[in-house]
Amino acid sequence: MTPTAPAPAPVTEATGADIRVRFCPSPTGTPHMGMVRTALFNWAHARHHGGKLIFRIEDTDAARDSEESYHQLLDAMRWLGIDWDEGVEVGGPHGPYRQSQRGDIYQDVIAKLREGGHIYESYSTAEEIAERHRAAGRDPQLGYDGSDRDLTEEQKAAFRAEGREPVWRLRMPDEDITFEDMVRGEITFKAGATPDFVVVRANGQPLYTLVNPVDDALMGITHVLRGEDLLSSTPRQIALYRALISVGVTDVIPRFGHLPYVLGEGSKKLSKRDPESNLFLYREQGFLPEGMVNYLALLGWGYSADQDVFSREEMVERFDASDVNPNPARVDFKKATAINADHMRLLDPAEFTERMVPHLQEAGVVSDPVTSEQHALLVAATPLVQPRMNLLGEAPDMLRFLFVADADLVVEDDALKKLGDDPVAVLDRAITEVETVPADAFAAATLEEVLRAAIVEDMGIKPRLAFGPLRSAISGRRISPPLFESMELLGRPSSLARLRALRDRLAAAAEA
RNA sequence: GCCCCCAUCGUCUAGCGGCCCAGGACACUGGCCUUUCACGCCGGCGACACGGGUUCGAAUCCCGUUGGGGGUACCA
Repeated sequence: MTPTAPAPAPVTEATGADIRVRFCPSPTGTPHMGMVRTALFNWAHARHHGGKLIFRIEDTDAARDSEESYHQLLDAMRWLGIDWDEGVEVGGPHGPYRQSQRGDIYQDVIAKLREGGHIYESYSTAEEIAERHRAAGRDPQLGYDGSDRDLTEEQKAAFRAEGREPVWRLRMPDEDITFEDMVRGEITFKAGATPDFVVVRANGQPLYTLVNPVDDALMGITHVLRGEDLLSSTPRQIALYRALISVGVTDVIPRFGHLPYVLGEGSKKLSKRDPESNLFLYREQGFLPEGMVNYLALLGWGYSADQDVFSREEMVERFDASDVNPNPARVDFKKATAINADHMRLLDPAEFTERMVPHLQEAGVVSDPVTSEQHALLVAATPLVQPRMNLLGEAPDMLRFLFVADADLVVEDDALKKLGDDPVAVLDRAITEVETVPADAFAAATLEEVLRAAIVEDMGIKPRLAFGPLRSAISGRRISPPLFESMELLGRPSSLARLRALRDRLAAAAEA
């Protein structure tokens, strides 16, 4: 029953196509930035090396896990274009890929560890442990003291007679544990700093501490890239791996790499409740998956010293875990938006049009499905808005005026301010001029030429004040796509109707 | 308490001993362009936490201090 001598620790030498990484979230809550960043880096690592990404679900905590959360995880992965080779939904040779369905497998491994003497039953309560530390003059906050390590059968029977059910703990080796972290280099944990930890609950159910390394071992995972929060559990996992090797469950230890924390704008760790941590909020605001992936990659990694806008393919081409920065990254919504804006400009115009549609439908600007007239208008309007939007969510405000009936156009208060000394005269003149433009010549260039000559040159009104009232009349807003192009899209009858409507309204207001 | 990680402009970072009195991006800011708003272009502000070493030479290596963060659960 004595533990086996410290096993040598053969670390994986897998390279290239033999590399197997995994993403193994717990389905609790909405996907957040740190989690998704971890998925992305694992994916990039697999794709860069031509290896495999395994997607496993760690749903061992029935109280917190939810099916809804599971589906959100799938949604997030698919939206971002992070595909996996084995795992939930797609299957594979090491399934099932949901831990809630792997109970028998764990019991089998637990039996082997028990027979090998690597885990032992422990009856101490937290209070008893603290009390023993106090009695010995040690800090009561110290962890488990190992006092159940060598219980005799009589002692165990006595505890059971008291009605106590034991948990099972792993025997930690009494030596320093060193490993080469892929992002941080060599890390050593001192002997004795990590107490024997619980791997099986008193009710017989295995804990994350057991199940996570066991599945990694069984699934042949060669590289573990995960959050820094798991750094200090690495010595425990290495110890467990050694035990698994000695009982023949696996034969190598994976390499580990710990990704930096993702912090909120304050400085505090990004909690699941912070809006900026919620991936779907970015999507709702109109982030492109391309922009999101790019920004996520920047949370700890960089493409090059002087280029931070890049494609998914470029990331795969260059990604290397050893280039990941070890210090924590803060989420910066403005920077994320700026990165997204660049991807908006990079999009093929036809594609840009399609990407706007869901946001326009959501806001009720266009119908679902989009009519062919609406679609034609969107296609024509795309070049006007593509260079001036940062987020797809800006589309409704930008384009609404093109889709409402003239009578329903709302001229915002803001658009009624700063219109110059005599906006009625400006509108009157504009109406007169537009009326002279024949329907078949109703194009942006002509409109600009005619209106500029009349209002700017003839009336002597500065361009800003000459076109401001027209913009308000046409779009109902102070800020809009370019005026003449907008008029062209709207057409002659609508343009005139809107100019007249605002003219009449302002004239009436002046009377009163 | 103990263990572990981290430390360059406000933020993300480049830098892995001389190319750096520190480069890029976002933000901020001055200007140009301009029918609004954007885009684009030109310019500005702005950092090696501190103290010791090592070295001909340190942002880069070592030690300490300080400051952040995490772990120390029958959560994951």
